[in-house]
Amino acid sequence: MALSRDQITKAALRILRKYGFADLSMRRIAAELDAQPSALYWHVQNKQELLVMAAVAILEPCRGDDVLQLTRSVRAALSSVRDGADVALIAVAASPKPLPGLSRLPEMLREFGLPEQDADWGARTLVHHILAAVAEEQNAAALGTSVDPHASEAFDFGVRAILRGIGAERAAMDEPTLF
Amino acid sequence: MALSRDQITKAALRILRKYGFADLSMRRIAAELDAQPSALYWHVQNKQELLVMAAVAILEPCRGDDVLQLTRSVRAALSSVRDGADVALIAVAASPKPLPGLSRLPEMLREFGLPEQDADWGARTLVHHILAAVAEEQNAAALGTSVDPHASEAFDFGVRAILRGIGAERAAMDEPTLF
DNA sequence: ACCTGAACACCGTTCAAGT
DNA sequence: ACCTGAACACCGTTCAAGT
Repeated sequence: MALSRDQITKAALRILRKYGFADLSMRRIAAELDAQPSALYWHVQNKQELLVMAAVAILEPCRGDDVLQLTRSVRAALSSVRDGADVALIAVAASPKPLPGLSRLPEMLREFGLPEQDADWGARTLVHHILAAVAEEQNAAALGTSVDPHASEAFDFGVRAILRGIGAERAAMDEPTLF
Repeated sequence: MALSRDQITKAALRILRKYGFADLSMRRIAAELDAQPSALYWHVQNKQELLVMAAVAILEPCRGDDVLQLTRSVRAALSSVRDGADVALIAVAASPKPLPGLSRLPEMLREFGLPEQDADWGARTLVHHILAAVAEEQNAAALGTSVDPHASEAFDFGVRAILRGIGAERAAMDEPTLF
């Protein structure tokens, strides 16, 4: 089968799911597709771009009618792929344009009535929380460390705390749309 | 000069400061110390352990009489070393025991009167914010992306929001010790 | 247009052997 | 006790050459 950006992305996700981030090399992806490593470079500029493509694919299906739902959806999407948070962490750092799912957060906060800067900074704080929380969970799982049985509650606790804290105290209480 | 864990840590920090995380290899550190790469493995189990040692050295001097001061101190310490946040991110994931500086956060929140679980989760949210915020700044700097001129305010905004949000609304207002 | 083959300049880690 | 030398099994990326 002919190579394509889509094929390459899917092969990367297969390797990620089965073997994790440490095994996600250009050479491994090429082998998965029965091609030479150098062949990938016709379709993709470098490994960073490939990681962004993988992150976009992971975050694509994220939905949510309110902030808490959306953050949970992002958490679930990242958790569904081994080392998904590590990939997303690199992608947000490398990508000039915002990633799907995450990009909706500042919009939601603005629609909710927050001043623009509060909405932007608040969204960034939320993204930091999501990525770091999932990264911590996944790394603990990878190391065989005991997984926190209350991880979901701890996650929601953080999201709610940030929402309350960004000047949405009233909001968090009175406005059901936010939760 | 004879090798030691301390010499190795310092050599690692020198490379980090001058050339960044991408150049921080065992072979590079060995070269910096005029030794063979294999020599390092008598003093250190593997690269992960070395990264934890580097993170500990970076975070060692962190101080602060209240939460905001401490978080600022951690931010400054991480910012002072190129890619410091990336190293810390890996170290917190890899290290079984808490890192200096960061470990004081849950204590402070408890002393302040928060229930134990709120203090722990709140501290974790704060740590996530700090590490991800600095990582984002440093990666933007490395990519030549325009550095946010309000990075410090955005950082404080996040810390304050989290503090308010973890049930310390009254605290954040009434209790000067927290800020 | 799309891919192979070969090369360049690297990695982390192990382990026998030296001193 | 502490380190060298050599090896193993890898990396990302480039680029002439093939089809």
